Amino acid sequence: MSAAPRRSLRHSVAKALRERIVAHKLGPGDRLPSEPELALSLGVSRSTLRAGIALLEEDGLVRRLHGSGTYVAHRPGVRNDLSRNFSVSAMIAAMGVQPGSVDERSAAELAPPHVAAALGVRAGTPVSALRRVRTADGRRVVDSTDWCRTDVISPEAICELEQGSIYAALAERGMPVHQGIATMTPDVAMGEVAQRLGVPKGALLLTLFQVDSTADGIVVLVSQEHHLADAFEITVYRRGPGDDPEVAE
Amino acid sequence: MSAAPRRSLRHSVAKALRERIVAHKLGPGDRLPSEPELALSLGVSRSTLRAGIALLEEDGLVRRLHGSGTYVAHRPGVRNDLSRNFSVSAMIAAMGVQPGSVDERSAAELAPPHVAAALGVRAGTPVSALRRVRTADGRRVVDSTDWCRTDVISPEAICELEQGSIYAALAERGMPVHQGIATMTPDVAMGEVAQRLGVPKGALLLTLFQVDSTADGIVVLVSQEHHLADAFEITVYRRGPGDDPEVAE
DNA sequence: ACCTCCAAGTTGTCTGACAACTTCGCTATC
DNA sequence: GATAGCGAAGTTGTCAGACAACTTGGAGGT
Repeated sequence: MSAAPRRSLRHSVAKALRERIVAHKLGPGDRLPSEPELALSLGVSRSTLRAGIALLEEDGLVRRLHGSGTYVAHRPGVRNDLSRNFSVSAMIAAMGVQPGSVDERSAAELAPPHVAAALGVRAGTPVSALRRVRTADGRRVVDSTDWCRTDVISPEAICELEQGSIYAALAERGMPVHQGIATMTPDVAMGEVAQRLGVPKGALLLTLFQVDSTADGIVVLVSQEHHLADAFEITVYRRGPGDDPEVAE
Repeated sequence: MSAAPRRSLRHSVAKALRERIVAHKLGPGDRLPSEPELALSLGVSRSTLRAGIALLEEDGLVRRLHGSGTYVAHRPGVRNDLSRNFSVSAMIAAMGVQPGSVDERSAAELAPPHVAAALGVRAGTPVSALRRVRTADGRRVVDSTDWCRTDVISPEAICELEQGSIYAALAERGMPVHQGIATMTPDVAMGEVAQRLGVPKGALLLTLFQVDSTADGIVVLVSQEHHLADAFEITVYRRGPGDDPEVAE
């Protein structure tokens, strides 16, 4: 518990518990020490500890049984959870291969209608755009384009982070991405996309259109990613039903 | 708060708060009453109320600011969140159209290899299968197949719920689905699938392969769904990065 | 007009206690 | 000897009150 409680104590507690579960090699079904014990051991009150455990429970990592104990949940090994992994690099890295990017092109361009609508600017407004082909161990797997308002990241700035993370750049500017909505549609490679990915026209793609916003609801990033169908699996961890009586139905 | 607290008090609190936010027409950015007020109003202690609010916060519905208040979060209208909506019917209903199903076929059939592996049985073992075409306002949009171990739901039983929900049937048998892993791949309609959906061969599909399990990690249901590409959007609500310091990176 | 400081209000955490529930061993009974 | 019932110990769930940490807005001085 030496780490600075950047966010809040209960988040530090949750993090510490995660590490402890790994360190103690606690597997699915194993019981955690009792709450008073854990609280004493972590140096926090029982209420704070419970708040921390609540985070893990909501995450699906542990299960609490009234009168019995808190147990590590049986969770399937999700390598690539779309609702957690945000960046393409992270998804590629999660598969154990080397992420990279080639054919970067950055510029100030006029926003297409659907991008302008998402960003909250008028169609045709200049925006900063970064297009690049992401690679996994050198193989071209994703053609991605990111759009951003020029007053958030200037076209010049977006040039310099061609290899870097846009999310990191946004966080540095005090506008960290808090949430995003991804829409998935099946697609086939046409013209330029096929050429950039180095696949024949008509190759199957999974296209992700994503709108990212800050905690204040300000849309700061819009991106479109064309994923090669056989490049890697995209999975989603779904909770419930039955978990929440109100949506069980 | 007259509803029976089936699960636990804090879940009832969370539910009551959700309804209250809707009833009072609280929009993004609006501040909720203070915790002591809410606790008094709901007839629970402040600690329980806080546990309930924690659920909503984890859900992304509200934001708590230390020293300031609790505010309704700026959340984009997610009509179809894949990580929340489980059943196809719920997804269709969420779009405001009438869900239905036709061409039901149920039988005991030999499990295909990948299904057998997921269910934890030997390849070729008989399993209960239910195949049906889901409709939205009468239009065929999804061709789904569900597989289940015969000792969980017998082939005879699966016949009788052709129009019903398999999730409800599992819950009735004391094996509620707690979580699932969905894998998405782009696809094209071939042979039988195209015929059942009433589309030409080669039509674009989004195929979901899903493995559902109980809280104990027992796999109870495997399903494959072929979604018509233009039928409805499949979206995922993604949280973070930056939300959780440990995975921010 | 601007800055400083303070007081009120809000969320975060702590402490202690009791209620509700599960588990397991003991005991009485058949 | 086997079994059903009981009860004590342990665990999580909830309650109550208090104080700490923080934000906000206004009063007061410059």
